[in-house]
Amino acid sequence: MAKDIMQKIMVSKESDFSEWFTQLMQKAELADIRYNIKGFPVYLPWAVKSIKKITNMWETELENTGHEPLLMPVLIPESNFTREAEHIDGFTPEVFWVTGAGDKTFDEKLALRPTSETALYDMYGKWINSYNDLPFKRYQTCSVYRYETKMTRPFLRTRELYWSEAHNVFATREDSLNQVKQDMEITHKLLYKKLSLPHIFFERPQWDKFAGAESTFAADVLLPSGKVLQLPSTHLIGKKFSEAFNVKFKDKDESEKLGWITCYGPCHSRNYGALITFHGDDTGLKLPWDIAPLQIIIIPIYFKNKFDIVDSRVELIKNQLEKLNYSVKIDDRKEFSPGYKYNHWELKGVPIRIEVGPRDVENNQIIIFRRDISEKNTVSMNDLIPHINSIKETFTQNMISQADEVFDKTVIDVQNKNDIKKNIDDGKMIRTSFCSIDMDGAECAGVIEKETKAEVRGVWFNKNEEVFCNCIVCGKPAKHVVYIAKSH
RNA sequence: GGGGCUAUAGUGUAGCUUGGUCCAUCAUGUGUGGUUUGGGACCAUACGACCCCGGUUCAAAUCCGGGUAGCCCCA
Repeated sequence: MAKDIMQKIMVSKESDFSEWFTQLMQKAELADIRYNIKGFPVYLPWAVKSIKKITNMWETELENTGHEPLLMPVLIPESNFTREAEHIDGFTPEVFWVTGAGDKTFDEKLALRPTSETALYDMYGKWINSYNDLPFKRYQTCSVYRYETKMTRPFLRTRELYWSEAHNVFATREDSLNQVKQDMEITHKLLYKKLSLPHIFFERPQWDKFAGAESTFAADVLLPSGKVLQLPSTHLIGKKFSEAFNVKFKDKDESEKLGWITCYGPCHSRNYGALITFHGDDTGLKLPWDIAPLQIIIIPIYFKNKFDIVDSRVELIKNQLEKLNYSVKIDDRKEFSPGYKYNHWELKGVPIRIEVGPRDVENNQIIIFRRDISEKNTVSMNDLIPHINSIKETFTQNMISQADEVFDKTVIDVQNKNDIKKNIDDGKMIRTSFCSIDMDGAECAGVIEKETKAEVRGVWFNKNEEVFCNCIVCGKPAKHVVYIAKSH
């Protein structure tokens, strides 16, 4: 039996999540945290390949829904940044500033963008003149920089974020609200159907919205740690920025009006982090079919003097699968034993492994292992293609079902304030009735936060859930059903 | 924002309490040669480290101060 192997994850995810995550980073070769600036990890090829796939999915969806790509400069003059008062209040504590070049100090310091509203909308003001220009939909994929003060962790909380941000202008509030809904549809289609991440789209309470927005809607995923992680968010920006940046258009009736703005920011590196955190296990990564850098790994089992028959068989299999556009690789390294390779590729989260040895060649069969349920089967060569096809069809759906099961178990209805802390400490997300998510509810939310360290995440958008008790904190009649959880 | 802990080859570690025995232990890794291969193979041999700056001392991996980075806890 295996002795302690350095390449293996040596703790269980359940008992020590933090250490598990750290070891996964290193052993699956996802990120190297040794770069010597706090909060700036190096992302390694295996992770980057998946992040690129994720990025492509989002870019494709954005372009299919009428967004055009552009690239904005990374620097924003301080004078742009300060034009919208709420925005600067919200972001200033975490802005990196460029104050000079060489030995020259700039007259006006430049912000390393923490998000691009104040760069884009300055240009939008110049570009948009007429209702004929609307809707105006643009996006860019780039890095943004935020000086996080909490503990940083690769993918999940870093000071550099790799994301796409879409910024749109509409003639009416209704149009902009429809855009927010479309952003949610895109999120569901990709986050749930492709990344296998169940989530809830919340309308955030007023005290927790994006700085300068009218309303914020954000997808929360409940991670196995019992804490939620905010994934893509979309904002009904309203007209404040239009006013600050002069984003006006002449309407049909010849009057000048302010544009209604929305923005949407899926963070690809963070989505990847949520994915590996949610689905990884003590063996390593588990990657959905469309995210895996490699879908099928073939391991030839060599025996003395029997290299040739095994080699020609695995080549044949590879060619057949590649014709069907599967991404396939043969691990024919001679210096490692089969067992080593099994563990290696399971750690990397490759969905399917095919094993072929001399015995299999003789019997015209292969061994197929699937990572989603860790099951190994012997399959006749004649059934190879149909068998692989059927795994492909069910693989991601299987991961979704596994995730749904976890998710359903973690949401619990609570009516009594005393039950909040116990359930939060137990890693649950709480569903309850609450007085208000406008500013007048902030006090009750503060009480919850103080007593349990959990936050009121918001109201399930568009679900119109019926309240089932008075406000759990103040006992006044409740206006909303809200969800409460600790956050990452 | 406040507090605590840690830093030794690519990785994980021993040594630190009580400075000298340390041109630094063990494993893994990497290179070379050979034997192997159905769930982390084996033999031989080579390579590779005391986080940075300063201080105390005859002498510092070890003690002290500062920096940087990582981890943990609390707000």
